[in-house]
Amino acid sequence: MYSERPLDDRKLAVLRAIVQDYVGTEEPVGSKALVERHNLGVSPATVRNDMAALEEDGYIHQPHTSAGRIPTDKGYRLFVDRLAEVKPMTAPERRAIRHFLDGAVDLDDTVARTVRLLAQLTRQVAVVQYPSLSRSTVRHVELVALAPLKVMLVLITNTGRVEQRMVDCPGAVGETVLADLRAKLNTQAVGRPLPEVPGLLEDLPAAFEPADRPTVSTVLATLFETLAEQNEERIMLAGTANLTRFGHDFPLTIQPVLEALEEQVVLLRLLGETADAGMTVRIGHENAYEGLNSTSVVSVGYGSGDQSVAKLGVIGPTRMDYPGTMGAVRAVARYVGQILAES
Amino acid sequence: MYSERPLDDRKLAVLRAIVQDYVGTEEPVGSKALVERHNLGVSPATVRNDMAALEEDGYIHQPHTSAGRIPTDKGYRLFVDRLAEVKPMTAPERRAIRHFLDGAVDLDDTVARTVRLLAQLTRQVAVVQYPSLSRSTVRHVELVALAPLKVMLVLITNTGRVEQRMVDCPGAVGETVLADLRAKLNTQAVGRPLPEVPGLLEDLPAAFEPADRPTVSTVLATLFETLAEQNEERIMLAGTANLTRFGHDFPLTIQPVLEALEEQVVLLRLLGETADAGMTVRIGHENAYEGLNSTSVVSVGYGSGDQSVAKLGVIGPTRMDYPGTMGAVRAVARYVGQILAES
DNA sequence: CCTGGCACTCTGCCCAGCTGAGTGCCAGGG
DNA sequence: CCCTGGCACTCAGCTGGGCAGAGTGCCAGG
Repeated sequence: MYSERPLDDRKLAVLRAIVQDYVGTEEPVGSKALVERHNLGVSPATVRNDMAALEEDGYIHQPHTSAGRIPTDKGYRLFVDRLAEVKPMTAPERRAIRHFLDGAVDLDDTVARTVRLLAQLTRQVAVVQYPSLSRSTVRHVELVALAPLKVMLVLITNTGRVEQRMVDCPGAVGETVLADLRAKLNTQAVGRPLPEVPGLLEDLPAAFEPADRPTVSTVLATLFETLAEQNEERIMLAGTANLTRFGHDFPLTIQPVLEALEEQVVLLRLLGETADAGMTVRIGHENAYEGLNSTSVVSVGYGSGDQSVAKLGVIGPTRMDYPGTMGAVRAVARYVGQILAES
Repeated sequence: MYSERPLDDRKLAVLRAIVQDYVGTEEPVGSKALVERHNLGVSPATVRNDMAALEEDGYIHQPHTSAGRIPTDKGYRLFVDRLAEVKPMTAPERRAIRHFLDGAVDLDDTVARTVRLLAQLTRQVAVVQYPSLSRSTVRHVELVALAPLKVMLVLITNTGRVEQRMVDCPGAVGETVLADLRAKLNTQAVGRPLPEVPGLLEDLPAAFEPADRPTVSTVLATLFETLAEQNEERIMLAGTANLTRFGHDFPLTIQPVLEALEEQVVLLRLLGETADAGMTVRIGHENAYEGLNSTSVVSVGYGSGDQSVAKLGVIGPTRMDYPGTMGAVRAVARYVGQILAES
């Protein structure tokens, strides 16, 4: 067993060719087919030697003795890191994306369109996380008296997200008190990032008559609760029908994936592992969740302006078109960001 | 070819036994196995004769000459209509349902819990429609000035649904005008069914100063739009992982189903075909949508109080446990209704 | 260091034969 | 008149052998 040696250029070219062919045909690729389809300038025998070396280093693997080679997770990793360029979308594609997303009427619609678009472009399962509350800022807080002891609290963020909660007040609330509270809340909180808000408002009850303080505190408590509810993180999914093109050993592969997709928690954790900047590609066993061990996840943050407020990505078989997928993911993320910034 | 004759009791019993066994084993059922498992009190030969008659009438069918029988859609139909009783949930099950749904914090959560519960109970794909706007009544309308020319309109329904829209006003809006409009809107619309609201409010602009009328009209227009947006009908889905237990000829069956599930429109139409009262069971080809031709849909309306505001149901293979599924669907619908009525 | 040649190893496929489940029909009996 | 036991028949699915083809590893020569 040799130790890891540096791979010369031709070996890398061979690996690249193997990945490309295998992704295209879904069948183990042999030395002869390789030299025919890619003009490597050498004979099959030479390629075979290179393949043997690649196999020894764990980049490719042979299902059975007399079969062609298949890239391993490690092979894909090398491919993604060093052999592939993100394939940019063409101008017409970009226009189409832009146009499609521009038609959205509200946040729900934007997210829905994004996820469907991504699924269509990549022909894989797409996942989009709603802009999270924690990175957003307050656009407006509204209080509405619905009944003598019931107040509705509405929180609107700069990303267009709206959260509402019912508050059961301990005592009657006058309209003037409510108006006062509303005004104070807004002057102090608007424009601030959500996590900072509790700190800014904690002394607020002191500004009210002692009789009104319990009510004010209750409202504030509910507001803080809403702000803190990270678990309110929501996710939208599309393209599950694309799972049917996963492979031949179908039911076995697909079952755990479907189960993973049902679990918002799993998906959130998955996206959570995305690096804050740049695109993240997790290949096969690099995924922490076991059910996704034969899939790859390409994800990226998106946001209004320069900082990312949420993540999106696609889930597909490890045998996927990485350059194309990465291109699509990047492009979509960019345009959603723009849309959010505008609205 | 005989014309349709009335089936005697034993033939019906045979059909029932065939359905039950086939649903359990997923394999064509033969005469011998039948008499062994159900004490029909006759010999296999007799059962064979009955089977031949049932086959001639199209209730069952033989995959190949030397195989057992499988119910046809028509057979399932007869089974559901005349041979099966809805199997009620047991008391502990009902308590569990109740308890699980009681934990919900808002409408989103209620729907999410409902759909997951239904998927778990039936081990099939569950679909729940959000309480539709058209059958709801107005609980509150709120107007919030966000910027000089920007007003946010919030509509809250009795089912807890909240819709919000941005309104770009043609001219500046004073806070007093806004308050006036808010008050008028609420006194006239609260408690009314959504579809009636436009009629009630159409003369409203006349009650304002001419200068403010364009603004009032714009706000009203947006409100009416929101009310009319039937297509804002939303649907939640769970249990897609259960598709893997669909059958052996797997990929073929599952692909069109997954596609159907992706299309909200298809699902909405599906639920739309549910009768207003009572449970609807659509078996195989009874489904208008072609992709669902080998599935059955069990659906029912649910609502707060006595009238139904939305539908829910499950989608599974025609070979499903109808009594159990129907029991679960009915029970869940009932409890969601209760929860909605209370909140 | 590359190449052509060669022997080898498998998988996948086809074909034939067998087994077993299940049927339809018929003649006899209650 | 209906049920029953018996019997011959059919056919899907499994098994095993044999064959073809793809692909490999290795080696000797350029």
